[in-house]
Amino acid sequence: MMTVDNNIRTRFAPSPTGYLHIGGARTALFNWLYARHNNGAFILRIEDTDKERSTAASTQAILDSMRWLGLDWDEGPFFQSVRGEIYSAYLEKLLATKQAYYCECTPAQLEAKRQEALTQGRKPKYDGTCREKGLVAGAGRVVRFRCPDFGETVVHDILKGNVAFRNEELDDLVVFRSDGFPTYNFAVVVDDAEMRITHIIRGDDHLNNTPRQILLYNALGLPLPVFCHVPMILGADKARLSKRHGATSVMAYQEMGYLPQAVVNYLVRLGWSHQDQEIFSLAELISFFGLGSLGKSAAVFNEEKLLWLNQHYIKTGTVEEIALLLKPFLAQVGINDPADGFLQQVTADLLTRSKTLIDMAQAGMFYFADKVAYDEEAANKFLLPSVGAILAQFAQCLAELQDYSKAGIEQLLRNFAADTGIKLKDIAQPLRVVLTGKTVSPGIDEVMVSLGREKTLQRLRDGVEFVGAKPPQGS
RNA sequence: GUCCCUAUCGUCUAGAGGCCUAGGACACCGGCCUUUCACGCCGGCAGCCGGGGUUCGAAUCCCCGUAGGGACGCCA
Repeated sequence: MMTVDNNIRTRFAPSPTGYLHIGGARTALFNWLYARHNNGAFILRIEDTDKERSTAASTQAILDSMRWLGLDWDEGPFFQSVRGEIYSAYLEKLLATKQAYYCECTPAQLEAKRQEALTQGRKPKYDGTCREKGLVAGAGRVVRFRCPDFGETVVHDILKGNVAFRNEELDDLVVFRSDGFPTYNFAVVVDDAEMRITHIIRGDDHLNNTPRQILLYNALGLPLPVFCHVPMILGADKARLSKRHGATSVMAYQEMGYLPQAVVNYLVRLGWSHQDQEIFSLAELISFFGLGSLGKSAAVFNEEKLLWLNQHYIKTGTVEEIALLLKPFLAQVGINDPADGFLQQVTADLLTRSKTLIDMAQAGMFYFADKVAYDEEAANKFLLPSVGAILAQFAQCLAELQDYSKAGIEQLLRNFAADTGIKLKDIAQPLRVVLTGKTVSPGIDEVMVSLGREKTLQRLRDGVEFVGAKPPQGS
């Protein structure tokens, strides 16, 4: 199918040196949404020119994370590591026009100069040692771009406005390393041009790189894309988000029992808004998203709000969908291959009481137990010798109940309370402990329905036995 | 140190000069509902960084401070 579009092309270009983190995911999301909104194309490019740090495992993790979030790409993934000829061709242009030159300074020399500059309070930048040496290619030599000494380069950023940099602030950056691989600033320019990227949406930590890239575009005679530098995501201490702020990888959130919709919804609202709306379906996001409603200031990552959204998507999800997602989390607590019908009953009971799928699995364990393990405090408080007779009597009524349904059980509970003169709440808690082992659970009527009459009666018998076997206390 | 960006409740944000007595959401605190816990509903707390301008009028525009962030690699 041919897409009729205005040729908007965006890209996400992570380096495979680690997992996809929250910040990268948001950048990917913004690019994806912008492409989808405009019926354009979203391209995935893996920037693996650093062969020291790039790993296949990281690439895999990034692709998995993208898929989990639902961010599908139209082209790629392209790998820069296999595009060497392309970069070399562009490099030749630079060399041929003397806009680049070979440099034989060693990393150690450069580092020493950098330190010296820093201690003297100067801006550390390449001093141009090899600029006029007229060196040719050779072992250990890099290629540097000849940056103009005067004038200024203005970045026309759709979000930040026009940002001017004096060219003297820039220096002769390395475009090709001694290992024959291009550096980021060079490869990114070549690829964005080659891939006809129209809009570059990326973190504003790249804003300072942009004038250099613009100089490269110009030197190569390539058309400029539209730039949009979005603010970063910070940790609670307002420092750049990192591992020490807790989980930062997308997959960690999957493992912690978050739903991808929740993560997407949370991330999109970090730096973007649509009036007062908080909850967005994917279709709404695609339809509403625009660069004009992006914010300019950095956002602090707040897991509380993510948790709220996760809870929202759990409780508004369909039982079938959530049950399916819950399965692997149940397996983690030792519950394998639950019967579909039963699993769905359990899921339905827990839907409004779970913030994460892990919460849900833990809260739901008791349903699957052969014998309920009583929480010690709960048992001490509610499974007193005096409740044995009541439980036995209630079991009898339950066994004879005609309408074994939530409504029927609720009615029975009320009648039972009225008949015995015991307050409903005084019956409910012991019952709850006997059925679930805990003082906190879904409604006991719901639990009884989900468990079914047989299991429920078994648990009541176990409870009566437990209470009876208890040594008399305090006499 | 130099350059760049940013600045509304604790947090995410609405706000494009009068509609602002600054709105929503999370969190928090009350209350209602109730067989526990949730859900739901109702209510509350809390903010325009500071100082100068411009203007009849500024959260909104300008300048200066201040604070936070980012960049300064043969990382991306």
